[in-house]
Amino acid sequence: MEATMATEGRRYHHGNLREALVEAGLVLARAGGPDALGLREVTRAVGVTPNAAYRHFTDRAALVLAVALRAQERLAAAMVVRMDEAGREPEPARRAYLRLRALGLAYVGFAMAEPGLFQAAFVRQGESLDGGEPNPPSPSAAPPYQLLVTALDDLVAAGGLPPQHRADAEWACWSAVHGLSDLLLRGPLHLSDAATVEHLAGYVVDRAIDGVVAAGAGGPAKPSTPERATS
Amino acid sequence: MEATMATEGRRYHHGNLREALVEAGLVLARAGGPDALGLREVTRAVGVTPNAAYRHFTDRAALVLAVALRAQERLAAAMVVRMDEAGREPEPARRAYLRLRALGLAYVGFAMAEPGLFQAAFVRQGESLDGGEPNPPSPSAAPPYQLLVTALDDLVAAGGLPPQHRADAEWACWSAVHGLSDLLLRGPLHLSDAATVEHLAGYVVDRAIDGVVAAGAGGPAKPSTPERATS
DNA sequence: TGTACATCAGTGAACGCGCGTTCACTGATGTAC
DNA sequence: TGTACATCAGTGAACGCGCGTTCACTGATGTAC
Repeated sequence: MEATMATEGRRYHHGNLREALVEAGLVLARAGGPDALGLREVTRAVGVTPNAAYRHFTDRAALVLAVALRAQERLAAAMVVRMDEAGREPEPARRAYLRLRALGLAYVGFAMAEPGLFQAAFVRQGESLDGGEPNPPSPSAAPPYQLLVTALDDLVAAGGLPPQHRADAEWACWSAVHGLSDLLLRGPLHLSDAATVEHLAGYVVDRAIDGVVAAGAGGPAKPSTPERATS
Repeated sequence: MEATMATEGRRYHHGNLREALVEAGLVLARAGGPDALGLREVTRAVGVTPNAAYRHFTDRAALVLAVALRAQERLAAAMVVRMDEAGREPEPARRAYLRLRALGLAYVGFAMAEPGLFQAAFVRQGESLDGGEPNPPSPSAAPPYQLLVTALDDLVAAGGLPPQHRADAEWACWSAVHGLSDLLLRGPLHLSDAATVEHLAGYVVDRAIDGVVAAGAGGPAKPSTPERATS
């Protein structure tokens, strides 16, 4: 092949249509969230026939999933940038703490700065209440999750989190920042101004970290018998 | 009027079509989430012409909103039941603590037991990325929110939460349980078995309460300059 | 008590739309000999 | 180096569908006199 996907583009053979569709999907998702990822709309954006997409994706859901994975990578990239900015501290425990904190703030910050991508990244791994095919990627292989796990492990290694408090800490942390993001985007906080968002993000992240670090320390003694979690 | 909406039903005049539409909407949302709330589908369920709905709702969005509010009431009712179950403890601080804990567990429990209603309750107050009309009800008048605020106030009054830690505590708590619910329903935890769900719900709720009660106590000292929350 | 009439709450048919997907096809690519 | 041919990656037209909404209407209600 000679310069198939080269400078001018737009031949009969596109060169790398799959990549172009995912890229166009990101642009559309950025503006309109996952619902904007119509198969016709994405192919239209690339300037190609709707069914050309079927050479590269089995159906619309596969396209949406590919865009979701790419959006997750963008989220992870934003998290890495913020963590590195925050990691100048020499003292290891404090450094690990600041990196974890930056990770949380980056999560919420990404949700606010890129609501469409954030929501597209979160289209459920295997649809929802309707059909329910298996589910494509391994449950927790997502890059953002890996960063969180590593940040918590680092905090333990640096002495900032007791090892016996490490188990499941990622779910407490992820729940807090994810929940706040959703409350800010689709929930009762969706009218908040920038200052409030900033304040709440810092507050919620700090409380989440406090919660796992000081596990069991605060408040009255726990009940001896566990409560039920489902009705 | 004589027995307009009485036993036999199905006359020309329905009697209370608005109520019937909302009720049918709840049934549909329960099975299929907010996307199942098509205007045609809801009217079909009631056995009425699609545009009959326009006598009671300005458009589909208004119907969906009405169903959302009703779903919120159901969530609140489930929370009240659980709180009262948990409130047998005589000692006030511990009692208030157990009630708050039960509230959180009830939130997650409702999300798991009624995923369709839970998601319908959460259709954003004013749509999302597209148009964006004002937003109908006051931001935080939702019954579940009021219960949470009251539970935290009670915990302060009972001496279980220092007053200086009260501010914004509802957002830390709500973020935690809401985030966990979303991770369980649409996120990486959506394959979890019942035992895991139960364990995580208890763990996350406890860490959230610990976080607000022991605010600032755990981990390295906070940075003196606040971090930015948006990119 | 009985009738006229305004008001209300539904019907029935149609509008325009965009969607995901399938079919039979053709233009371009690149490899074998 | 040149040609035949299998394979690949697109086209173009059409499918059936269900949606939200609008129009002009009619059947039922209940009130005024």
